[in-house]
Amino acid sequence: MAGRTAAVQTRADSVRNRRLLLRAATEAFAECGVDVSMHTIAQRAGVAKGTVFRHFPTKDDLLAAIMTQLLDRLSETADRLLRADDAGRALKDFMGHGIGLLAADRAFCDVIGRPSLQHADVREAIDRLCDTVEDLTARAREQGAVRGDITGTDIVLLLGGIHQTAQPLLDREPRAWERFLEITFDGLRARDREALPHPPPARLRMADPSDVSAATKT
Amino acid sequence: MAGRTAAVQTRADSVRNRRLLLRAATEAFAECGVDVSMHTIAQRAGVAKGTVFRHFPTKDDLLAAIMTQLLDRLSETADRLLRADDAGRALKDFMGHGIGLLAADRAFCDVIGRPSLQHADVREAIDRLCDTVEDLTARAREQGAVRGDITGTDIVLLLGGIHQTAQPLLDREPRAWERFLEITFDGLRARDREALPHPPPARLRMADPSDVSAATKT
DNA sequence: CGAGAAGATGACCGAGGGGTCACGTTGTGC
DNA sequence: GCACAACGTGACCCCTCGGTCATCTTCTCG
Repeated sequence: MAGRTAAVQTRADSVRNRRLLLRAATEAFAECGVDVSMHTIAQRAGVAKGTVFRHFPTKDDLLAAIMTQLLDRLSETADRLLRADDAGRALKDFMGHGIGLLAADRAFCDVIGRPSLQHADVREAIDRLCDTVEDLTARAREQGAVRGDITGTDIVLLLGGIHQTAQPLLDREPRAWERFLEITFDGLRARDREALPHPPPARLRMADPSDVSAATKT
Repeated sequence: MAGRTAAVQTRADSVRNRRLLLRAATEAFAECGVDVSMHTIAQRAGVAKGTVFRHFPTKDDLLAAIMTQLLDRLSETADRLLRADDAGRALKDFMGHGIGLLAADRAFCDVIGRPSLQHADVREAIDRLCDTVEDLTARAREQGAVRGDITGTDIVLLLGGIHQTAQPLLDREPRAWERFLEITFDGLRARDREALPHPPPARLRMADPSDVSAATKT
């Protein structure tokens, strides 16, 4: 990427346009969801449609670039919260943060809602997120903040669920999700109750098995 | 509608086609969600596209006809459960039933997910549902099965949320929602905890105020 | 400043969507 | 069985979308 002797160095206007494009797409996806058109994104970035496709071969690639970034930032938050003393509090804070992101980004909702047919990059980002959240949950479990049979996958899934619960109220009560997080987190607390009906899946393995090269990073 | 002396009585093949159409549309919407095309629905019913539009002027009308029916059947279930002795059990059963319907019908998920821009008939059906669920919840509250600040609107909203939570697992674990219903219902139980962060809206008043003639039925 | 390559552009394409309508078909009452 | 109105039909219209590409513009390096 750096200045190799001579020859191919990415042009200045190209990187500028790429930045404009990413910003515009981030906003457009957040406001309108995944169904926003490439034309609209191009307009908002102030470039022509062809330019969008020069930087991102398909719409899916563009969406994946933005969603991956969003998911990774959420992973970082989870990572930071691993160092908190009160693991229960940390877990709840993480959930609040995640739900807040969902409430602010329609495309994010769309993406986590539909598990199948997803860009490999996004699946990997979700995997990374699950890894960290698993640790976060394990700590809360060990501290007795949540019941023993709650896993990180439960938590990640609940993010989308709690947001969905509050979504119809989002216009008039932007913070209504706090109510449902409170309710749900209360249900997660450790108590001497019988085991939950269904065990959670070991991992949130999304989509097809044709993707053999999944564990390159981790 | 009945045989008026002479003149206009609906033709036999017309009512037959209408029935075929409704059945096909119900299945198609359930399998594919609201984005299934009118062409596909026509094919599945074994009629031409024009016939669909003869019976239902717009796609929205067709969708509303089916969703209304589904919502009203759910209302009936709630109504029946009003007569159960254990109101807490009844409320939980109702939730299980509702979530099961969501799990089996993608269009249903799509419709309850997006509150705005919805057919007036659907909004009214949701209103009717909310009414009954409010009663169901009130009984559970009075019997001490759920905390005092839980409303019927909470319950209706949670239906979509719990289903959404389990949706990514739906392919491999069709009954995974039972796990999350258990967790959530546990959070609803009466306990001496502080009040919930956000009060629920008095009603699930969906969409615009331009719809003045909302309370014609009820 | 000039040459050349990398980038930007927008007209264009094919697919697929909802909705329409002139015409052919069929059920119904007399 | 006749006539007519209601119904069924599918080609057609217009629109939007993701994606392409020949052409023009602009940055960069010498």
